Amino acid sequence: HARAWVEFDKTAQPNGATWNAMFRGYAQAKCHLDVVVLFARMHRAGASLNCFTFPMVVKSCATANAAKEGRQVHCVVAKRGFKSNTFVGGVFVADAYKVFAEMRDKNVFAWTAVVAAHVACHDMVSARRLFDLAPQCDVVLWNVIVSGYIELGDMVAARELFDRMPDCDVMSWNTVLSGYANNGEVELFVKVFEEMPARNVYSWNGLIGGYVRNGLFKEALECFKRMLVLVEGEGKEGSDGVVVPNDYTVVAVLSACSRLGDLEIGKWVHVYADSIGYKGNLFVGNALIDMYAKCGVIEKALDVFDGLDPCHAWHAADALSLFEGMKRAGERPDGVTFVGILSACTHMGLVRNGFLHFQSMVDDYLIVPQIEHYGCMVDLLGRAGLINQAVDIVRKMPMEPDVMYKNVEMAELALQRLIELEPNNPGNFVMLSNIYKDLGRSQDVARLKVAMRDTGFRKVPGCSVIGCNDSVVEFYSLDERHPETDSIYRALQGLTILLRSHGYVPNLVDVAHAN
DNA sequence: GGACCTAGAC
Repeated sequence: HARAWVEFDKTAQPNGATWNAMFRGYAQAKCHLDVVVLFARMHRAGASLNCFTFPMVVKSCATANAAKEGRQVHCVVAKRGFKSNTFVGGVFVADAYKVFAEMRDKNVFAWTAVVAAHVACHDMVSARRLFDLAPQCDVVLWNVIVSGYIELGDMVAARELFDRMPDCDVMSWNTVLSGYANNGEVELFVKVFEEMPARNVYSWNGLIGGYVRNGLFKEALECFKRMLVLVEGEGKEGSDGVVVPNDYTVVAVLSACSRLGDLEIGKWVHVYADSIGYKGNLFVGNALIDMYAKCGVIEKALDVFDGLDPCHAWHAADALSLFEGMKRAGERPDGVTFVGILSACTHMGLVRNGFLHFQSMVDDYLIVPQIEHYGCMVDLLGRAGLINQAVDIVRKMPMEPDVMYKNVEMAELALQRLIELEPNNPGNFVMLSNIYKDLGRSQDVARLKVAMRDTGFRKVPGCSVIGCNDSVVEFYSLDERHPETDSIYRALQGLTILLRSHGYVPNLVDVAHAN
């Protein structure tokens, strides 16, 4: 072990595999407490954790009876998004099951928790076995097992159990409703909605979202109107069971608008969303940006974008005023301080300020800029659209060119993390694949292609939508599917020539700003 | 007095 530590310490930047090898060594030697200690060190060092790390560490926590540490590891797992990973989750289920098995009085809560744990790692066989064994069973436990089958797409088993429920609540109905919606059973989810004895906002959102998911955008809008009529009628009738749309509803409706290219209703929904308090809501904002952008109204899309998430800028402003206070107090900033200051400038787009601070760092504080300072400056210029200046900085950097490969490694690491967090988002695969392609790593490109195919999801390419003669036309980049492609491109070319002749130059810097 | 269960945009 001493040898291992010596070798380990020589490794300047141990990667995930190196750490995992250390864990394996200690675990095989039954030094479980060392694993726990090493994990703490690894975590403090900010090392790259991966899904292979946690099963070993958790097992060691369990074997070493380190409950407190086990809980901390659990927190890290949850924070890093490894909770739903089959292997990591499996360890926790085994753990939870151990706790569960040792409990003297198992009540319905414990039974539900342990069934839910098996459902969470898609082990429906064990979940069902436990469910059948449970001495008491309330509506919540029923809902858990039903939603388990739904997540696996087994609507037959789900429906069979649902029909056997002694009493079911709104959540049970909603679960089945969205189950049919997600599995493409249009007639059935509509039928469930009509049959339900009571409805809440989840039910309505399930119906509207179900229509959108299955491409029935007009129906989604009709349903939204129906919902609004009920809300309006509430004042006069005072009827109960009336539900008010929420942000989820708005997002689904906007999504329908953008797919239909229906700018008019989209604008109306924008005003409505603002009026019920969703101005600045991130989900609603993104749906609005998407809708305006797909309908070709870039200015409005940018307006919405500018109204979103000002908190970065606020924190950045705080950072800069703190820095002034620090200087007034006679405290001496170091290289790390300036990393914070420069990235604050980046967040606020303060190019000039960033340069002044960079100069001041060198001239007033005699700090030699490190790679991270140059990185900040490149980021600052890049985000401001000043690509040439950014490249210039890179050229003049006194570092070895091989340092630049680190950025590719960073991007690779970040994307691998994103894929772990959002395995179903094909965009992450595409981005990583493009990086590999640029580097000529064709084997990795092929490997990703297979991995992406295995997820069953496909990247949806960006497109524009135009409502035309009561129908909708979608356009993709270089799209040639339309029967009148030739005349469309001729018209486009004519327009381009006309624009250029009037001195129009495409303003790509503004687009860069929007990112 | 409390615990176990319903969804999303890019």
